[in-house]
Amino acid sequence: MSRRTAPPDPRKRMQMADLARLAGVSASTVSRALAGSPLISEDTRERIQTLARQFNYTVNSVATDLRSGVKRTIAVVVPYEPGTRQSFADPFLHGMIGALADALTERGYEMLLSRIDAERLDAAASLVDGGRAAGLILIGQWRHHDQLNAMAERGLPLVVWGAKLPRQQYCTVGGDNLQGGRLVAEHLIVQHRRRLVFLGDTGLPEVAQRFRGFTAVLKEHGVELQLRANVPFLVESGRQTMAALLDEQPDIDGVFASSDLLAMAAIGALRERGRRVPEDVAVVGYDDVELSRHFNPPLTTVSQPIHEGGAAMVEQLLAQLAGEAVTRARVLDTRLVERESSRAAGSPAHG
Amino acid sequence: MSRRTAPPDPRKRMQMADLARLAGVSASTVSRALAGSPLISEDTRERIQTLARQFNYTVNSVATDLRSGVKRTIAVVVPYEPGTRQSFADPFLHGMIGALADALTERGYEMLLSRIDAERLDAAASLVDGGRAAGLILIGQWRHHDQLNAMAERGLPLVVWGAKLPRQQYCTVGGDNLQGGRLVAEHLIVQHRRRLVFLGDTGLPEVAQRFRGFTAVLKEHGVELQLRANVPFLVESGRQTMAALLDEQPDIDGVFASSDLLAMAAIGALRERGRRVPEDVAVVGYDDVELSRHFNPPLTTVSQPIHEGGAAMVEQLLAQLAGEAVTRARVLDTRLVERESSRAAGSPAHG
DNA sequence: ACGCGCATTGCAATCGATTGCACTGAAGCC
DNA sequence: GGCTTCAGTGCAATCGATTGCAATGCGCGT
Repeated sequence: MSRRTAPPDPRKRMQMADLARLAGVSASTVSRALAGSPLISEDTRERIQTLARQFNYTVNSVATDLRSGVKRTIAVVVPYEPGTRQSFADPFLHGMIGALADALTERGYEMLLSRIDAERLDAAASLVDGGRAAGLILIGQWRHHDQLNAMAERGLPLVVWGAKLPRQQYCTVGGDNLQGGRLVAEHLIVQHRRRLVFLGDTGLPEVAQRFRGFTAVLKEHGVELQLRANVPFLVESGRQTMAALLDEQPDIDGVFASSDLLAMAAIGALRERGRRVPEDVAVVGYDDVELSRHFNPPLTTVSQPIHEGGAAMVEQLLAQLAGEAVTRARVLDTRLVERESSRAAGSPAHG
Repeated sequence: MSRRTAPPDPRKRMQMADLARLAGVSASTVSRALAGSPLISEDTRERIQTLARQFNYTVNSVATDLRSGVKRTIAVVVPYEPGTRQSFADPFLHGMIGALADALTERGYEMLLSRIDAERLDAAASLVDGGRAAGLILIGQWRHHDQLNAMAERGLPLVVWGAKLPRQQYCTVGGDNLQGGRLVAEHLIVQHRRRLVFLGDTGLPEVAQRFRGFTAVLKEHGVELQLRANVPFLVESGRQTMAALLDEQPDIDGVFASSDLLAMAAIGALRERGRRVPEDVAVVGYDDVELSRHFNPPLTTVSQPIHEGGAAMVEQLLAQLAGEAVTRARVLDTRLVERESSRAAGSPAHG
């Protein structure tokens, strides 16, 4: 099994000692040559690097990391609610993952992507405890404020995409949900919509904040919210819920959905019931996923600064790894993107 | 709580030796106890495992992997065309990534997600050469058949999502693109569409095969393809190209887009020009991404078996890692999902 | 010719775990 | 009682790299 003298077995991956033998030097020299150490003569370095290239040799970064104690891998964790693995379907998530991938690559980190049961966030912690990742980026805080606090308190490098909450020990980055909710309300009011519905799961902190901002503005304007439905982020339930709402309250003229996905589902349900969007019902989404501008009708939505957010999360995490104190929360500006799905109602006579 | 020796520094992560000291045994014993070796007495094992749980200790899997030589990480690589990082925007990709995440998790593997320049696929190879991953899953073969062949020939564990090609040394898993193209053509012909357009980049093997299947059937039926546009998988260019095609050939009545994303963009462009879908122009997409059934109009499309595909890719890769011979290609059945976007034209008198 | 300094290179310890082998003590056997 | 056996545990080598320190060789000053 262990035959050392034989010519490099092409099935076994080459290692530094093999390359050293080929070059007629010691492994130390190879190590230094490949690392570009000034201790090595120009000649030797050149020769060794060429050899390495020739044989497709790459230093084993697992060994390197073990020795140096430095880890260049960050775990990005997407929790899913047990029962539905669907959470992964939201395009917003993918935008975020893409942004994180970019930000991490730019800084020379690898990204370990992991889906875990939201009820067992500690499974994510063991990625760090087990040395596989240097730190954790969680997308969405879900209902697990306390678990997250506990993780942060025991010193786990951690950044969460989500809402800023009271008594929060961990670091969050997120859009300004309150502001987002307000923007939507103001917009719908300007569009003379008065019989409004909110679609979303207010059990989630981010959605709850959007809801609060939304209703606060409504109250300021003396408009009353007609209905509020608690639906998970799933397309199917969005569709069904919207249909059910229409039965209950047929004269709805405005919908605020807490995600673009939900908004699209709602539009589908509305059309099935013969409602025109935006003429009869204005629909506003949240996230500004790429597809929303190509949807039919193009979707009015609240844009979350995904790229800025991804970069900010990485930045915060690296700061923690560098030993800096944990920043509690970073709240990013959001803005309303007005498109067709919420243009002013065609005939005011109708309302 | 009994800790008599030097209190473990909370800043440094605990390691096996520390736990051994706490338990008053050697590291060997701890190692065996945690691994559940039968060499260790029930008593000791119990005691050590409890201790480990108490201190949040998880064995350092980097060290374990180094020692054992076994790697439990697979790199999933999403190449992007240099210039546009956009490739990541395609929802099909996310479906695939989700499916892979599931399949890998199920088998106890971690997933390293990496976006790399499609021109430099060897950068992906170094993930394996460098020991960071046991094998490579590439999503999309792009224009790099030869590079992939070279990688496979030097024994790199590799599976690619893509088309089956001649002279192929590497393993692919993919939908039956030829069949998919045929299905679309047959469908459009049944719908009495005759002035057809193909939208897609035939420089990509998969798209080329869809195109071949499509045109083969058209020829069988004596229908001639009106136009064919080479557009990348980007939404923006899809929109623009569609608009340009309309200028050139205003009486188009059917579009086959090589991805759902492209189809959605095309529908947007058609509507802007006052064409109704499906009444004036039928549009068919490819992939059956989740959103396509909620699009307006719901999109007729070719369904690719994403979950089966993801599982098959993982299976093939693990087989290679287990030393089995490389299977050349696995082609999965596709099927047409008929929805609104391609219903028969309203007035046959028109055609 | 000797010694010093500088430019290179090699030796060996180290990172955190695993594991073959040796060792210990007690029980079992005749 | 002496010897084997076996359960339970520890020692030390090992995985593949990195790095402080020692060693080598060469040039050169005097």
